[in-house]
Amino acid sequence: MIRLYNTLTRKKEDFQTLEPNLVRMYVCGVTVYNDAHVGHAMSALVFDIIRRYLEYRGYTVKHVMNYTDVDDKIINRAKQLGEDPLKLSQRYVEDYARDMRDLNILPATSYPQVSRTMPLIIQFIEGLIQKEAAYAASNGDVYFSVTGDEDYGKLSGRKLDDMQAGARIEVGEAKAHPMDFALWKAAKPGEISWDSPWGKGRPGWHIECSAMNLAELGEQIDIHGGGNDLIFPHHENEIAQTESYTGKPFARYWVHNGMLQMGGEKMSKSLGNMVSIKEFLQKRDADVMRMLVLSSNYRAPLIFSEETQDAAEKSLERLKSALRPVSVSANGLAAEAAAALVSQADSAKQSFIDAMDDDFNTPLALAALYELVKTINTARDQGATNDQLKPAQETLRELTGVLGLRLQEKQGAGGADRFVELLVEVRSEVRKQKLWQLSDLIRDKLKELGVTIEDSKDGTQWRWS
RNA sequence: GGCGUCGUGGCCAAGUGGUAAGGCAAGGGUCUGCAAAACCCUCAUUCAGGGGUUCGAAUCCCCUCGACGCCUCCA
Repeated sequence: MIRLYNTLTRKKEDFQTLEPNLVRMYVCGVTVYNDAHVGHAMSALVFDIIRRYLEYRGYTVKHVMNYTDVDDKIINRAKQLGEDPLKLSQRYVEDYARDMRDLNILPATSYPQVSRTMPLIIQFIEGLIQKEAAYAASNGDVYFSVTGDEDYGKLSGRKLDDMQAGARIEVGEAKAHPMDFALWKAAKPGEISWDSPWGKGRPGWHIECSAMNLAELGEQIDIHGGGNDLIFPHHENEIAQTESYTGKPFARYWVHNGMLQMGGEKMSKSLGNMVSIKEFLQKRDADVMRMLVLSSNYRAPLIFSEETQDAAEKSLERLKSALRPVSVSANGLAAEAAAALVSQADSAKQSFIDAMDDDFNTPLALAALYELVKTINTARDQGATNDQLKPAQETLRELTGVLGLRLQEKQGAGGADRFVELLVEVRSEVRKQKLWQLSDLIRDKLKELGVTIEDSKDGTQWRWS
């Protein structure tokens, strides 16, 4: 039984889907007006890992991720660049998709966009007005009425009375209650807008997700995810809208990832302390980012530093070490030891599943994998043949694959391998003649060129590093 | 000011009542011409601090200190 932490109840709960074997999962995506950063990568990776694991456990996952392509920031940026806002956002939609692909994140089932959901959004707002959960104001805006929603605040644990509305928010003259939020914003002159019963305008931030959810997944969903900075007001307001509209509980499980931290602060567009996904991938492999995310609980803040990145890289090397073949002179394990290897692989797999079942406890799951690594490496040291090692290695491949790790050995530039082979061969001759200085020189120089050489009794192995 | 999450060895981190997993780093060893890799051994009487509950607490309660997030756009 899978258990997962539900922000709504602040408890771990047994995972039970609305429909057997089907998971409806909606994850709040990004506002597309700039390069995505590693914080976005963290969130995307968390839900990619969850999705992969649910699929591994036999579920079909309908995974919806939206793009906010109509928004103040997009409009402002477009104005700066003298570009059409929808063209600008579309460019970044495609850019984001590339980033996701480069991070080895599985494509979502669908990617709704605000600009393409307009009729449904308007219909949704009309429905809310009919139910008197919302009202059209004199200025052309439409607001959701929080006072009419009895359990408003249940996700974030806030009470209307506690919230110091107006302290930092400009209370619009037209709002009946300071915490009422916009479903529809009247267009300012020259702004991109859509026709509506309330005049030209565009949707507020929260309504889009309610509408797209309804369109893509229906009135009720299993998992609603996003960064924990979205809990309030975004997700709180989504619940308010959708439940007022449908009269049914919206998402069964609210899942939120912790923030990625740079030097003690969260990374965000507004703080300007961000590292883009592209910048990251120029320096490190996609697996490194994923390993970083795996190394701590998804709900906890993730420290993004050179030190933690280095550690993640080392951890990957460790996993890879178990996947390497045996040396040529392996004598083979006794049947008993070979059987033990297989059973240890099985128990590692069970530990892995137990860990992941418990709210996707990836650090614990990794611990199970490290144990398997040690088992495999020990067997290799004791003379296991490749055939004997293979089942355990395949288990390791399977489980790291569930986490989305590729564990690829680095490749050399086209055709370079042949020349490395040649050098290694020559060096072996040199070593036979015990010309150690020369052979060490070759080893050092190759190291500088990214080739690691390892000598053993059975000869020399090399790889790109 | 309010709401929430959290504080475990040099670093990352698991552990929610039964006596501290794992990884990295470090030190020693096996192997090696030397390295590297792999393997073996060592590495927190202690879980921010102080009270309390309990036969027993890192785990529950209270207080203090500290960090972070949200309350305004944010993954």
